[in-house]
Amino acid sequence: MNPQTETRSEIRSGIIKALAHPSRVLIAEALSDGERCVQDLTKLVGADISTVSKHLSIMKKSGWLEVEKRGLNQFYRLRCPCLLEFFRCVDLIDQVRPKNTENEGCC
Amino acid sequence: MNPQTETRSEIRSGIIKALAHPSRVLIAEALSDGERCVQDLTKLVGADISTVSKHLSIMKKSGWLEVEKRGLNQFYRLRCPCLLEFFRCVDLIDQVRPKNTENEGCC
DNA sequence: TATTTATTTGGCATTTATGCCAAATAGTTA
DNA sequence: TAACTATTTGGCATAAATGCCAAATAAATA
Repeated sequence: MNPQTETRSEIRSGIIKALAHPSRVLIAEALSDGERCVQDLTKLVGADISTVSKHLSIMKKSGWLEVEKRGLNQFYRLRCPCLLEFFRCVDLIDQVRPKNTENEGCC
Repeated sequence: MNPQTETRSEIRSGIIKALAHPSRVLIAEALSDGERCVQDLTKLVGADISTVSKHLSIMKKSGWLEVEKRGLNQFYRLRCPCLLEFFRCVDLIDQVRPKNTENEGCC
């Protein structure tokens, strides 16, 4: 779709979708501790390096990450510290979500 | 996968994925203003009511929503007000993300 | 009880996402 | 310049998500 006609919900869901994968969450968590190069993230994730590279590309394009090249390495880092409050909300939802039995109560 | 062996990143990404769709973001935005029944949300989203019902089911299962039946209607509402800080982070990412030209700077 | 209204579920076709391999690219070092 | 290291890209097979229609459920009302 033409990016100029993107609605707000499309923009928001696109950014959210860029973190909607276990490996990408793992990467984001690691980077909240500081920048990492692709091979380090590859060890962490445990997938093919080309797969990890594509995950990083998705996260960069969406705005979550930026990258800096130094020598042979590409160092990825978070663009914004707001990830912490983002995960804080996610973890609150985890606490109230229905597990085995129906769960009531709110955060 | 066995839910008991889910890792933290799998749990988090599952919750995030439940908002990783334009219609589901639209629904969440509407519900931050108060509860709504399925037909009202269907008008808002502009899809088949069965499609909207399935979106709501995904959001409920993940923990974002709860539902209460009154008469013929099912009223859905947000389980947690943290959605606001969640979107706040998403919108910050939107501001720093690369658009046409490479975008630098952070929030 | 039959009908109407609101919602959910099953099924299926289509689209999108994922992950690996192989090959290409880019910078470093011998 | 050749060989090496790190990363990205293209291609493709497989898995997951999406959306509609039709049918099933459930509660209210005639």
